[in-house]
Amino acid sequence: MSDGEDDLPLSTRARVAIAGNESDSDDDVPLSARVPGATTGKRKNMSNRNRPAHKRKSSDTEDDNSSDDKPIGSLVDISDRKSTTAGGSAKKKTKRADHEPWRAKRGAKQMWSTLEHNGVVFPPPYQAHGIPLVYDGHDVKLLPHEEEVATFFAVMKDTDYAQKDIFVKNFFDGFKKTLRGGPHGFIKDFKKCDFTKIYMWNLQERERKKSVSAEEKRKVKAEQAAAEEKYCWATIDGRRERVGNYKVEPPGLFRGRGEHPKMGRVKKRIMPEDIIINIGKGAKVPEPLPGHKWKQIIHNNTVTWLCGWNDTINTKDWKYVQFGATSSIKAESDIQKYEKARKLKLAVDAIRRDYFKKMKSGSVLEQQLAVTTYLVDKLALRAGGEKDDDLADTVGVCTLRVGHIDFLPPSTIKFDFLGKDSIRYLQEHEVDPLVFHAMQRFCKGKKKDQDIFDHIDPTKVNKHLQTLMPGLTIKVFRTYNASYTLNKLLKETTPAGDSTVPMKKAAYDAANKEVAVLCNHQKGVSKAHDAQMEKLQDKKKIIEKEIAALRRDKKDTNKAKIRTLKERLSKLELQMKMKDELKSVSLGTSKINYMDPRITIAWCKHNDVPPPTVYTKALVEKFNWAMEVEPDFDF
DNA sequence: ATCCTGGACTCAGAAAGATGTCC
DNA sequence: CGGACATCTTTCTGAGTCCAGGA
Repeated sequence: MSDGEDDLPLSTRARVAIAGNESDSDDDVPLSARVPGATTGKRKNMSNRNRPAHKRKSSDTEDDNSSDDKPIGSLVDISDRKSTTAGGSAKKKTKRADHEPWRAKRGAKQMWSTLEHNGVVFPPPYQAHGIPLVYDGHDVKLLPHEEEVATFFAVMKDTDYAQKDIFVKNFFDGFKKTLRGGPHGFIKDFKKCDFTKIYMWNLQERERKKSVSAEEKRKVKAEQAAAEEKYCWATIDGRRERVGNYKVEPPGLFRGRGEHPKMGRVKKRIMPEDIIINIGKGAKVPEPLPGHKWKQIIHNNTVTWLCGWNDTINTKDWKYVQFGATSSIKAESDIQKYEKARKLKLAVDAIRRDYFKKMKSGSVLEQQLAVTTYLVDKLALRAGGEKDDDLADTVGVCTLRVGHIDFLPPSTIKFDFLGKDSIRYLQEHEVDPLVFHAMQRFCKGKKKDQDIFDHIDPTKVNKHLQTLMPGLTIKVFRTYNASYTLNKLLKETTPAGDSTVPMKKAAYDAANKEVAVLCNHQKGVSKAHDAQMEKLQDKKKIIEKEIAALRRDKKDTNKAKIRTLKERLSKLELQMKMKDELKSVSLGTSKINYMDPRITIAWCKHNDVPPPTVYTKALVEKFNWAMEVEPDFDF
């Protein structure tokens, strides 16, 4: 493999690598140059070329060459950076925001006056196991920080990721960089690497952990919980509330969804030097790890996060520690979200009149605004912001391309595209003839990889929506659609008052399922699904045979037995039907994020169903704010 | 550019089911 | 032989994780 990575003096490289803070400079060699024909992105760059300039994102993204020296700037602690720079790197470090005094955004609202918290929990330091990598037939005992990266990969042998070329290549690039300048720099050929010994060690290790007695497991867990207890809580304006993700993500290999170009990259260990602490003035600043210091302490009371750091994969992204779902700050924004959706319910008729009018008589821009609003309204699609080429190629309504739809006259459109999380949206919808013809006009003369809605983007659509209803954005339609549908279905399908709670629950789940399908919330079909269905099928056959046998010898006493068997049979059949229908539908997402809990709670009260029947313990807590709703609440 | 919401996936533990044991 | 109970096995659930969006 040719890797011209000698752009930095060895001495500098070695120091940086050993410090575990190597730069992302493998990016200076384009992916395609390292492995021929490895560009698998379906979109590649061609569509960007065809795309109108205003829809293209940052033109000079050329992989992330430009970010080459930024990760160092943001990830290495100050003292280390100085020595690195002095060590001979010719690259200039640009001044970054972290050196400027923090300033609140213009017009930002104050979110708190006092804030206390205890910072974050770091993952435990790496414990070397000493198992060698086999290279070209010989054992190579790696240095701990090298071994750590090798182990990230070795333990993933059985996953789908490990079968993907991009994943392997990204990993190996990272691994080589880790080795470079050290005693094992000679490891340059992936084909000569054999990770089996480490893999086997890991299997044993997992067995060992599994075999620990339940008693011992409980004890360890309790001890850990006690040690972490103080990080679970923060105090905002005097209220003690739960923190959400107080644990720093451990290092590992990045697992992007779908065909993510960066999958397999090494996620570096986050250190205190990477982390900005946001806390009230005068509050006690949490202790960093011994011998370390925080990147910065700020007192920004216009935001709700407690700690933040740059993501190591997409270096311009940020990670934040925030309050938990049960906190008042989250509850308040939840309430606002659903209240906004209810306002949309009142405004939606006018909005529909508006888009039909503009479809007929507007400019092309207006027509595209009208049609996208129609799709968002009827199909609950997402916005679809423009994305860089270094992310998976997924789309929403504004980024739909000609190849994503088929026209099925007279007025049905088939959609087939990858949405958020690379989940496939494959649905056919009969649309209004006006919409059908407008979309045909937009597609006319365009190639498959060109944007259908070439005059607009989410910002424009949202600006337009604001003119129809203050605060209205595309995503509000999803909330509105989901809640409206649940509200309607529960009214229509809930069985009579004398039915059992399980029957009512079944009706609720069925309504929930409709909402999930509307929002295209899917889950992977479990690997065991087919086998499980077959097992149920066998069970069914056995019962049927038994019934047949009982029928053959016509004893009176058999009648009762047949009846119970038949009951079991119909129950089994229902179970099979539900299992198959729900195998790829995820109910949880809509329950957590889209269906107004007041609808559910009001329904519970109205039908004498205890809330824990439909909500987990965590959800009952999260939706505490909705518990006092009147039984006749109507969305 | 930043920050907050939304999303599928994972894995441990619980629940359910199957099988064994005893009376 | 059947039922109560114990134990082992499979399936389900949900809390946590960490990646992907929207604005």
